[in-house]
Amino acid sequence: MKPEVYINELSKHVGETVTLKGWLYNKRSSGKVKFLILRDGTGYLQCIVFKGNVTEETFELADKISQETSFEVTGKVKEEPRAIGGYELDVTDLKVIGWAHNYPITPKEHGIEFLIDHRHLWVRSKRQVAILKIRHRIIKAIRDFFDERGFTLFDPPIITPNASEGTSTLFEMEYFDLGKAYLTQSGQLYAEAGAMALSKVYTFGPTFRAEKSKTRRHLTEFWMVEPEMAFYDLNDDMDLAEEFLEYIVQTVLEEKAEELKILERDLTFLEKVKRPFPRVSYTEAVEILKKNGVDFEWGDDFGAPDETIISEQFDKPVMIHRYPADVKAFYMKRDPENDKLALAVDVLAPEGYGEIIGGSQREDDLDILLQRIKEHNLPQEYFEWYLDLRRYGSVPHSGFGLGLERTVAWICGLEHIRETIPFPRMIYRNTP
RNA sequence: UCCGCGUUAGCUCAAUGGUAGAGCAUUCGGCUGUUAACCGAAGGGUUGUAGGUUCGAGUCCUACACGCGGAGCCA
Repeated sequence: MKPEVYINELSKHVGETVTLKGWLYNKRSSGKVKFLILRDGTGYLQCIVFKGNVTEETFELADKISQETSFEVTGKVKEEPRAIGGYELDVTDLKVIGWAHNYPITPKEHGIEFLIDHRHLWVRSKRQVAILKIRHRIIKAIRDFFDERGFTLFDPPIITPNASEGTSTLFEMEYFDLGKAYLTQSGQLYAEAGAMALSKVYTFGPTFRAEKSKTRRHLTEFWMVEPEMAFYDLNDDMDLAEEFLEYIVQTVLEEKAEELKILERDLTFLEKVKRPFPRVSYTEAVEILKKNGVDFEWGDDFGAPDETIISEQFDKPVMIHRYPADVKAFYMKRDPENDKLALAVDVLAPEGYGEIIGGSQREDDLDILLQRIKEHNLPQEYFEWYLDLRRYGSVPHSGFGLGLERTVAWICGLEHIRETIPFPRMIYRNTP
């Protein structure tokens, strides 16, 4: 039943007669010759049906076969520079497996609403296939990077009893007799427990934010990878983030050139993603904004336009470190040289793609952490287990989180994050 | 939540307040090398919903629904 050969294996079968299976991507015809474009998930193949080379029934079938009809095709493989993919099939036989009548997504343009309504079919399109393959390669690069450096994958729970940073942005549910539970918005606190057991860990899974954010950079369900390392300070954390981004981008450039070409991605900025990246402090970043005519007050957090102005000053990802503690989370350690600053770092992607990494050195002192929890009005009883990490052999430690979909959007050069995940979940859409 | 724009054929879009059209898709016909092929023909409409102004509304007004873009917040 399974296909004898896939399109990406054809170079090994030139001159042979083979049978392939797939779907009709497009069709052109010129009287007594039909050009059927087969797609099978590995590539695209032009199948030539000459009237003289096949039976009357087969030629008639080639005339009737419609877009996205699944079929089996037999023919002789030949090299053909004029054809997509460089190979062509001289068809001798054709069998329809499942008809497709009036496939809604035509080869012409469509609006975004229509495409998202048909996301289950849209994923068959050439661009979407290319994006999904790059997403997969990025995920593999992420796992390879940590696995090769002695990290252990440490899976955090998806259902959690408490918020890591306030409850307004959480998806809530009833959890049997135990009251409310929530979908996780970060695995970080659990990763810290893992780092105390395994020294270097990473979590990688879906996270959820019920924020009413309606922008090209937000999903309510997205994937995040979060490494957490015992005995790392903020500088070690930044070194790792830098090496990590370079590895992901250079791996995709090497191995997914074909897909990037389908997306018509300009590679000049991606090729420059090599260490070292510029590192500027928050205070220096504020100076950059002021020099560019922005009315900005020290102590505020950067907005999207501010981030764009800062990242436009550089041609690589920028690391901004030491933010005002007031705009950052309770678990971040204060700078010993300036109590107003948190040992935090954000990494901004170039070309206006904004924040893709947020990280910090964590507060490792029990008494200070207790005080922060009080200052943020967080319920201490939910954090007792987390405080235990400081009661029993606390060590300096650091970590960061990388948003997978933002990274995919950046590397693929996409306008909107919704194309980076098979079925995007957004504030006004949870179907299909 | 706030600001702005939009909703017309299956899809993408036209249409000074005066007979709702085109391209693609579909169906039929033509073409032996097409590259979102091309050429010819046909079918296809409760103009988002509910009101209002007008001799006359796709077009103007009001409300609502849905969508898109942006802001805030964040990865």
